[in-house]
Amino acid sequence: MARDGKPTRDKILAESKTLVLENGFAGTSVDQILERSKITKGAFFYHFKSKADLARTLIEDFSSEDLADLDNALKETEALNGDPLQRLLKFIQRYIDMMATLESPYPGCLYASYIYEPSQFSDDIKEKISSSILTWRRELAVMLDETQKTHRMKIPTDKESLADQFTVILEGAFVVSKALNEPQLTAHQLKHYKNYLELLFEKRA
Amino acid sequence: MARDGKPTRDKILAESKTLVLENGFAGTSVDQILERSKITKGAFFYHFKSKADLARTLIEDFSSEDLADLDNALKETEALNGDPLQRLLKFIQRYIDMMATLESPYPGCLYASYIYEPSQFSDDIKEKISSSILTWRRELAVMLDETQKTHRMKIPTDKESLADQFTVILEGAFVVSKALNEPQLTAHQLKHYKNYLELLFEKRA
DNA sequence: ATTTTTATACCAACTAGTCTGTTTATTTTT
DNA sequence: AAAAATAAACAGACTAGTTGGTATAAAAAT
Repeated sequence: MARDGKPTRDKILAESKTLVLENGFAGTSVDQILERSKITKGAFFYHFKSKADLARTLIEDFSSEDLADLDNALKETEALNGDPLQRLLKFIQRYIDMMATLESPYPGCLYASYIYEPSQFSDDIKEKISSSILTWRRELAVMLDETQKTHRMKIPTDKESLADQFTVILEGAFVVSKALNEPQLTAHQLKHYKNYLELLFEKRA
Repeated sequence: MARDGKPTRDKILAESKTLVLENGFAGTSVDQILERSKITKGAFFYHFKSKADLARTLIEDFSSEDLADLDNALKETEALNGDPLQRLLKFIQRYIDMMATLESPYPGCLYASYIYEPSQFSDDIKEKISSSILTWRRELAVMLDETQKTHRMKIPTDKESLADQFTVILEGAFVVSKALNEPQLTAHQLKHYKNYLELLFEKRA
């Protein structure tokens, strides 16, 4: 047996993520990561073959957590209620509650961070981001589709675009919340999305 | 007198803005700017005393254009119609139309670009960003206030938060539109905001 | 009208320092 | 023994910014 490198690796990843959200990826140096992680250069390059390798790992881990959380949210609300509209609203409320507990603005989304310096990243990284966003679109579109079977839309709208609005509002709210230093803004913005869906779908079929 | 430096300065600013949206600010080197602008280092540092000076100029120019466009939009829709709700909807439609003409995703918002590498910028730059966003909040809140006088809200909501949603959706849509490479996404997302307002406000007082 | 002056605009080469990544030898942990 | 980490030196490319000098164009002086 040998000693366990996981704590070191995890520490590097956690500190790197924070630093990237503070400085951008190009604006974050390996030396800064070493300083914050309290490790040495040898340890860093033992765990990651390059800074680009770190970038890939960071986005893969972020995406995994993001999609795992989506899965949890879907399971938590699944068949909880016979009415698909109520399920949808409960799903959104879950994220409102999550965001309402924040005492400082959400540190930011790595997807957006990477999207705002696209030339720094390889195509497979960009595909990971788009495929994650498309998973959200797909899952929410399914819920909207179910809802539409029993609740007529007062204004006909494209379901995928309506599904995207969840992601759009989250991403936009992270930016504005950080810019204004208003932690509660994200929860309030998601509440508008919930309002919109309540108004858009008629109460009964 | 001597030769005119304005074309050179403008070229630097235009190419820099593009590069910053492609690479981030820290990810953009002065040498890259020189290459794209086809000028030399001497010329660059003649016009800008530092790279930070360029950052400040970029955001000031961007903010000026942004707020000037807001002003135009307000004037174009001003008293065009007696009904403040119709004016509000027209205002939003103007931005939908603007975004609908894009053939590739909007290159991105400098506010968001800067917000995602906050440590790179001084406090006065961050204040410029927040004050620009707050101007949008204020102006839209006035329109919402006017609207509320004659149209009851079906779900009571905070006007400033409802005003913020315009900026939130724009910022979020820029991110998602770029990530998915879907130019039309931004227009579609703004349409949802318009739908929301139409559903939220009752047709008459 | 032609020369001289002046301020601006710009260039090319250079400096001092930072960047990622490598190497090598040693030490700690399981 | 094997894996995980330290420590420190190093390379080569790239970084922001500086320097001394030159080109340009218009105004001032002749």
